[in-house]
Amino acid sequence: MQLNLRIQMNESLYLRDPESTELGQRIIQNSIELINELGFEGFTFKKLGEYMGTTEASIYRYFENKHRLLTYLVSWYWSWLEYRIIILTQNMNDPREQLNRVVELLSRKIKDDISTTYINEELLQNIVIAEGSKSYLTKHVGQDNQYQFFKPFKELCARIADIIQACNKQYAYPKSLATTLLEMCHSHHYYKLHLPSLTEFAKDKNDQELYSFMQILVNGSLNGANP
Amino acid sequence: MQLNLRIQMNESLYLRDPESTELGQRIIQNSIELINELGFEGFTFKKLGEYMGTTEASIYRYFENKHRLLTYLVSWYWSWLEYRIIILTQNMNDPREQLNRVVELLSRKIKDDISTTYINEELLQNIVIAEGSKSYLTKHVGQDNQYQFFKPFKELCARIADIIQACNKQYAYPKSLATTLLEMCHSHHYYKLHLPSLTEFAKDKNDQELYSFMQILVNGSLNGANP
DNA sequence: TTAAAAAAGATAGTAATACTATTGTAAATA
DNA sequence: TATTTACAATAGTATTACTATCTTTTTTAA
Repeated sequence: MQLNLRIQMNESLYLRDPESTELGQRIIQNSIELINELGFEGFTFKKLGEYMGTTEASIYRYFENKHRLLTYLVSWYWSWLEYRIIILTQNMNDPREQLNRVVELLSRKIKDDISTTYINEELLQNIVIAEGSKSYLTKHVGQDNQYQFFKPFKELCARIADIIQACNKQYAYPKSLATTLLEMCHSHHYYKLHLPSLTEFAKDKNDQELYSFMQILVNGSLNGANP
Repeated sequence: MQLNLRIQMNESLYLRDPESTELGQRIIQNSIELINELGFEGFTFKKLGEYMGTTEASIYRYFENKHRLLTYLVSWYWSWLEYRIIILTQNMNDPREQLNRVVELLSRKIKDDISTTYINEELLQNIVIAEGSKSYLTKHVGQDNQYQFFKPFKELCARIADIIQACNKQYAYPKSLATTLLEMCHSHHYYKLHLPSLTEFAKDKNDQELYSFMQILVNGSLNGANP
């Protein structure tokens, strides 16, 4: 069975919908590979054209520039994560259990690659870890925010914040805690790989320790607020 | 009285020591202003030359490229923060009180500008908040790490981790918690300004709420681990 | 089935970026 | 006084980040 999840993307992110054509889909697939190889700074549309056997000009018909493409990829990832959280928590009633499963999902690195044909979620997660923050750390963040480019991330945060709030009605900072959880899971994956002395997780193969750290962080906040 | 704090910098960060000449000091001062204005992507040595009335070539005699300059600035900031933490905690014996003061220092935005003539710490903090992660989110992070460019950040983390560990000998993740504290304080300052729906701190003028959030996060972790 | 439209390929061109190199000159130092 | 050092001035190059145009191929609609 070939499930094909289709995520509704913000139309301002692209000039031509990459999902609508074969070339568009190949741009997505190959850009994920090439950004992983070269890093976002080293990545150019010219190189991508050569890499996938098309021209720079053809890629520019789909995306205004490489930053928009990055924002597209990152934004797709957050939507996909929210979708995974929805199916993960749908048959659970206890918000504590929901939160626990969400923390686990976020702590462990993505390994599988199911729902989509041309997107490798594992590689895409690496991009979000190493390059994701560059999508909003710009001088045009206000403009991009007006275009609603960060809506998927905000919705994901809001969903997690709702679960947090359901666990403890008194807790005052559910959104901040959700953001912290999301961001720090990714950060620690990066440190683990590249700056291992910043964390305790250097040899943490299946991310059990990171999971435990995050659990304590989240539950400690929820309990500590209202002991 | 004009105190002049001199921070020992890693010599591989520059080609010629910017602290040793007037032009060098002006490069530091003006680059802090211009990166704030243009953002790191929009910033170039050519523009900096025009901005401060010198030539591109002269700036290249001090720094190999703009990324090295950014790393220099960020690295200076972490050293300066560690220095502030040292003087802040030197006459305190209770690690809980030390940690509390560190959390407060990190939660509140820098307002003053004392110890140095040509470095505006408030502006520099803005750069660290908005551009700091770009100093290590690159493909050459391994190389840069070998050059010890991230040593000031690691030392600061280690110092905070030591205080955390002193608060709770049983707690298993002092380094990860220190990293989290440092990173999230900066992140939340950015969200507050640019993506306010991601936090509860939009109208948090003197960062009292952020401070409270961080206190609960840290103390919750320390208590939750060993209730 | 054919006409037209849309998509993609091919090629060229431009301004800006990220440098390197060379030469001349003023100031500091030996 | 000679010489190093520091900086300014200028020029030049490869690459980046695009835009434009024209042709060919593919899709779709009458």
